Amino acid sequence: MNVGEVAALAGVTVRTLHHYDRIGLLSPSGRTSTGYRQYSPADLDRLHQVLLYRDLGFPLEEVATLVDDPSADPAEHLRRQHRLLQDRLERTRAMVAAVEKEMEARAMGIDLTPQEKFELFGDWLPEEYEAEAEQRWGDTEAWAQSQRRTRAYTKDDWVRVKGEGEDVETRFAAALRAGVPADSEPAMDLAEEHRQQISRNFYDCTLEIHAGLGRMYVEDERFTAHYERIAPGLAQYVSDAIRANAARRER
Amino acid sequence: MNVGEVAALAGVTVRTLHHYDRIGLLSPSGRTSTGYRQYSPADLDRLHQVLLYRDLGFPLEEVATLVDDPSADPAEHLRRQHRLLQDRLERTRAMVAAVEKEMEARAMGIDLTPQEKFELFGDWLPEEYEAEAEQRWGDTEAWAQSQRRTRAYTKDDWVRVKGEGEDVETRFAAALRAGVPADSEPAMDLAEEHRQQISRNFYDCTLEIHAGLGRMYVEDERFTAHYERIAPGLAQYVSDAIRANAARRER
DNA sequence: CTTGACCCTGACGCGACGTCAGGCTGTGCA
DNA sequence: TGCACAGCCTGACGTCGCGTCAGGGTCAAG
Repeated sequence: MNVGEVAALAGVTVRTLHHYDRIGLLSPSGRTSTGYRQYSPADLDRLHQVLLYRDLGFPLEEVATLVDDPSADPAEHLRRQHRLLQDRLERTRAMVAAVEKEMEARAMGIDLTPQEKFELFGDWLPEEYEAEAEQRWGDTEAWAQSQRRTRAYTKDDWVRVKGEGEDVETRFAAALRAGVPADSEPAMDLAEEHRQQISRNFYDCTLEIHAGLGRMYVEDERFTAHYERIAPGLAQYVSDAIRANAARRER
Repeated sequence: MNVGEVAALAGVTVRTLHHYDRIGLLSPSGRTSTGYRQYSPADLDRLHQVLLYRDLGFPLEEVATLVDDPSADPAEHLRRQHRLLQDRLERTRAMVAAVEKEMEARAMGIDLTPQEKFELFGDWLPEEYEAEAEQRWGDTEAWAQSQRRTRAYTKDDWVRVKGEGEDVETRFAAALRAGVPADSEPAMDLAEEHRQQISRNFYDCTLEIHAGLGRMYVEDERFTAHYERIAPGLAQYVSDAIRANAARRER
């Protein structure tokens, strides 16, 4: 098949296919002697995958890594797509629910403040995280559990959870400023408290998972930035305390 | 509130707010003496609307017309948002169903051709139409009915529907080429058949609605292009035949 | 052998921001 | 009272995913 036919079949423009060819996302498996692009059924399959992941909001570069993932057979792709679509379904349902709540509030004469509206809508769970969270957490049970639990959270729950988190963070910062070593008892205890908190509020945070989180705090600049804003050196400090705590508990 | 706070609350970047200010989509209602942007609660409400419509896939220019729509009070906005979200829910559900069908097919050892996969996924109902269809058809009963009915269509149904449509179109083209006047009996009969077909397959197409469609065929370049590709002058011809048919039947 | 639909490769344009750069403002604390 | 540092300002250029010409070759039907 040549470009025009493929474009019509897939519902994209010829230019899009040219683009995918140029950036190496989807190069037709053949060319005619006169330079016409020739797409094979396998190419069409790949295009199908590409368009699906694209529609799910992934930038093309990530789409490439997803469809090229050597550890993913067709069945794995289907499972992943299914999961992503389910997530999207959930988020859309949540948005519908938010709009309905607003309608209800209006019907009852209650006037929500803009803040409440934003909170209802959950900008703390923005759409962009769809792709991101998937990549970060993948298909882990922890993520699924967290999704299930937080789904039921009310606004007050979130306020409480956030408060608890900030509490531990400020106490970490105080310890750091006081010169308490990261591998000392009190620092390790704080780390343990941090772990328990996550387990209570999100998912069973094992020592192993917690250690992973600790590493992430220094490796992922967004998390690092979060801690550094509270106190310089805090990301590394928390990370070290978590590692020390994991080492102590593992024995 | 100044930009940073608003950005944090709404989950967007400061740059985004600057952008919205520059393009006039959301200009803060005030500035401090030193030029700092000051956002009022009303501004936040507007931002909330903007972000919602943006998330629904509207380009910012259209978002502006939507939020500025003088005929839309808050309740109307909520209803519209609710509708759009429901549509999105439906489409996502359809995609989930498609993936599940693929999984089933695989489980049963059936290998779908790429064509079948694309058809399952319905590129004939692409995501982009979400915003477009809304604007075109708005909240009309016809559109709602069409949505409800076509939702249950199988692949075979679509093939049949498409075939019927093409049948009438080619007969229109033949009449045009044969020099049959657009306001003659046979042409009007074709128009009437066209109307019945829509009524059967999509929604109760009244004479009035049909007349509106006829106008659209010559006014909207995309529809015009569709007919012109079949035969030059066909858009105008079909439009005229529809108008003649409506005039005849109205008496 | 022409005509019109289809294909090719640049190359520029655009929407919705991201990302500096260079400079002013506001505030906690020494 | 001064200063450090976070936060705000306005350009201005960069990026992503294509849309849209421009200029030119190709293919099939009549």
